Amino acid sequence: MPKKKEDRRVKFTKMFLKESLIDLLEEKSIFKITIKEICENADINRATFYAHYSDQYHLLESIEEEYIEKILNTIDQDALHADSTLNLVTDIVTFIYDNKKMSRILLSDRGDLQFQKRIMALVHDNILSKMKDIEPNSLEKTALISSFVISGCVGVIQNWFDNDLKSSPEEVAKIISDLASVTLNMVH
Amino acid sequence: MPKKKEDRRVKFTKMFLKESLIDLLEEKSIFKITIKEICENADINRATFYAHYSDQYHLLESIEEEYIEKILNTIDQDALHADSTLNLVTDIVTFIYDNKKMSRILLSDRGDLQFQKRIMALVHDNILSKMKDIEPNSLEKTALISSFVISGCVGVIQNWFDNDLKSSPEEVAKIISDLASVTLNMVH
DNA sequence: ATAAATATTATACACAATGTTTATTAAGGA
DNA sequence: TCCTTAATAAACATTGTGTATAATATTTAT
Repeated sequence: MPKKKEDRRVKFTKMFLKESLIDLLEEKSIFKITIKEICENADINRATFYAHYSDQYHLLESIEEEYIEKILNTIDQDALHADSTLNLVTDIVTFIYDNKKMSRILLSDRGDLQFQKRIMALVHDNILSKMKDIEPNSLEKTALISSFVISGCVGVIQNWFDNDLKSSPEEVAKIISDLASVTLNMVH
Repeated sequence: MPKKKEDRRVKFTKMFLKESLIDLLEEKSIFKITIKEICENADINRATFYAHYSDQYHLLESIEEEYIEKILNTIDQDALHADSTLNLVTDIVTFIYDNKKMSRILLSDRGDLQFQKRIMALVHDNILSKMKDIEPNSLEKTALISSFVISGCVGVIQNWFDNDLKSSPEEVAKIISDLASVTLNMVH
């Protein structure tokens, strides 16, 4: 982790660029956003942008990584309390809720599906590791079912946002937890 | 349907452009593909492109529409035989299998998630319409569960492709059908 | 088969974003 | 403070965009 020795100027530059991109992402998808636009909005010279990032996508990636990092912290803290699946899911969904702005941008229909699956896979793996009674014969089937659950969760969260977070995080967590439980039990 | 009265030249031009884009989509995502590239690959003048499409995305849309149309035909033909859910799902999955090339392009991780959900929603609606014993009270919950199923199916298909279609269409259809059944029963 | 209609082409154009380079200025770290 | 490093303004060639024009080729309808 080469993090500590970063010049204050660099830190600020990166911060401004990220904030600028997040700003723009609230209006349109990453593919319609130009580097020039990001820089003008951040009041950062375009040459400076290229000193740190290769393109918009690279900058977005760094935003995604920060988000993932926070999710991982939530999971890790949960691991200490060693609670039920529902508690873990509730904490994740609550995190998503508490970080509405970023979550809406990163988890929307227009967002990066691969990234979204990655997040849900983190939770999924955690759940799977707890149910150790899995037969190793039907590997293909298990993989397909896992994909169903992982993508299913993406869909639930997106629908939740589409409906302007009408349900509470607890309700959503309960549904996700139940759905995951019912489907993963099909592995047997 | 304004289809019959299209000049032969127009038909060929559109065909070449579509084939060219499909060609390019096998290598990279739509966002990295330029109009110039599509035209050179198709040996069609760039001005001609603009006579028919506004941009790459518009052209891709027309390809997606053709694909949807074929899926709809499959569903309609199934409606005549009025069979089980499994049969419908099997026919759809078999369609996807028989049209590997296009399916891989349109349904991949990098593809248009909104389009993918649209396809799965077509099947989902068909299934839901058959199970009429749904209580209209828990609407929120039903919507979330439906999202789970719809996105879940997207995930299963993508995983299937990622594993190079190892399982047979019948196996995949069986799993999808079972998963949909188990989860949708949770509505009660 | 011919004429009228229409699609495609080659070419040119102004415009915008890209990615890189340069010299200069500003700010940070030791 | 002094040395190092980052950010800036400015310029540049390159590439893709979207549009327009006149010339050419093909199709459709008569």
